[in-house]
Amino acid sequence: MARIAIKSSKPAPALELNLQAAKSAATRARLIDATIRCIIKYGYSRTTTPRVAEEAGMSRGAMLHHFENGGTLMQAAIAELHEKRLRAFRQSAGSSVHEVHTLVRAYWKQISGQTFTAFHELALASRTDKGLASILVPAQDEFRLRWYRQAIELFPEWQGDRARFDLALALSQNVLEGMAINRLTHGLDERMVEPILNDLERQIEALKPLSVKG
Amino acid sequence: MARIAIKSSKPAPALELNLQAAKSAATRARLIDATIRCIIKYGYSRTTTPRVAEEAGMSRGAMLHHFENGGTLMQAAIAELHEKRLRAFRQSAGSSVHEVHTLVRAYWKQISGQTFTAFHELALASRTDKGLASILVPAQDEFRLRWYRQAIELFPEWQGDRARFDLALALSQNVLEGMAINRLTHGLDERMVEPILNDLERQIEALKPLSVKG
DNA sequence: GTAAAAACAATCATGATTGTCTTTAATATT
DNA sequence: AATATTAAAGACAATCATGATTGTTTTTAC
Repeated sequence: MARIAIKSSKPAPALELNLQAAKSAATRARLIDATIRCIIKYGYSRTTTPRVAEEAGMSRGAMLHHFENGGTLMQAAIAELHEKRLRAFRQSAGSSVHEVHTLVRAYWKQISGQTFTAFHELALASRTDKGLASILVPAQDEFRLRWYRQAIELFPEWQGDRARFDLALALSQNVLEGMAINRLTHGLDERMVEPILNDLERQIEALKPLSVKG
Repeated sequence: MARIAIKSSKPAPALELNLQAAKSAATRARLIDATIRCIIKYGYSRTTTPRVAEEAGMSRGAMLHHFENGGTLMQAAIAELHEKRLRAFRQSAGSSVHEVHTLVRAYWKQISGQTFTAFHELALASRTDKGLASILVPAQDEFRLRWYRQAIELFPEWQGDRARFDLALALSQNVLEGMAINRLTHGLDERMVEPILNDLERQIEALKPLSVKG
């Protein structure tokens, strides 16, 4: 796929009651899903327009009818990926369970899925691709912000000691994402997953203020 | 750069006392360094043979005289990168200081350098590139094995409780690499680095057997 | 001092990817 | 039913990376 061009967002087309365009939306969704699957299968750099078209089971001409160019499609795929992440996150955090154990396992499960794989492919590619970074970084920032806010809501009594609260969050993020990425790159001993998760949980509990621990 | 072909290693050429070949070795080294710089600057997938030649300040023809094709050069670059990592590691671990604090900082400093950046570029690319994986994975395995052995040498008294020893190592690896990768991908709050490092150190100390702690 | 070998440079043909443009089929509106 | 609009497919030229080939210069060896 071509490097994503940095361009000003085009003005939204006139809002019209397009009834038959629903079918078009389905085709667009198929293309977006195919793009995400390609990122997972082939990696970002080998996610090319012919490959995506083939994965979606349609011609490249049809594909370019729905997305003016490869960059636009990638942009849409990133938006969808971001929505996926947010949905999974809401599902994890919104289950009305505030136990550390449950939350850690939920986030670990989420981060072990292919959506995270795709996101990391994009994140690393964006290190050397400014155009990609310009559309990925806002999504990353929003996700982290929501993560942080959700954590505050889940542990309101912890807010007195913000330093230890932030440490618990940062520790969780780095340990879990570190494991997930090491798993992607042949670097994780699966036998250590359980011990590490258990240790992280104990660690978080230990960081809680005394008033919350009981 | 082309995807790396999986082929049997060619038989070593007759060992001759080639005195003037030292110059050739210098040129090869220049090309290998240029390759590594390109991986860092442009990422693995955009490290192409013209770019490497330009970075090395020589023609592509000259480059292909020293390395029969792009894959061979990449292979040599990976070997050099691996050596670099091992050298830095020996320097970190061999300083006759067995304090957790010193060792954590040394590994963090090492992993914060560009050599690790290049290695992670390769590691993630190898997820979807079997040819690359076939030459990268052995290097990764060897590094981890040496890491483990070195750790055993540094803490001989800890070997009674192998489970907690392994946990301390795995924890260190995942936290530090997680931070390093998050830093690469716009995901690390630099203000949290010190607190996390300090916490990791305390964590390791807490995992030591009582007989060693004092 | 000449011959051989190596270092280096330049060009060529091939294959892949990209975006644009044209053509055909399907569908909706009048 | 006729026509206009959209979906879909295919053809096209431009760009780029690759490996191979050929030619030129420098260095080493005899």
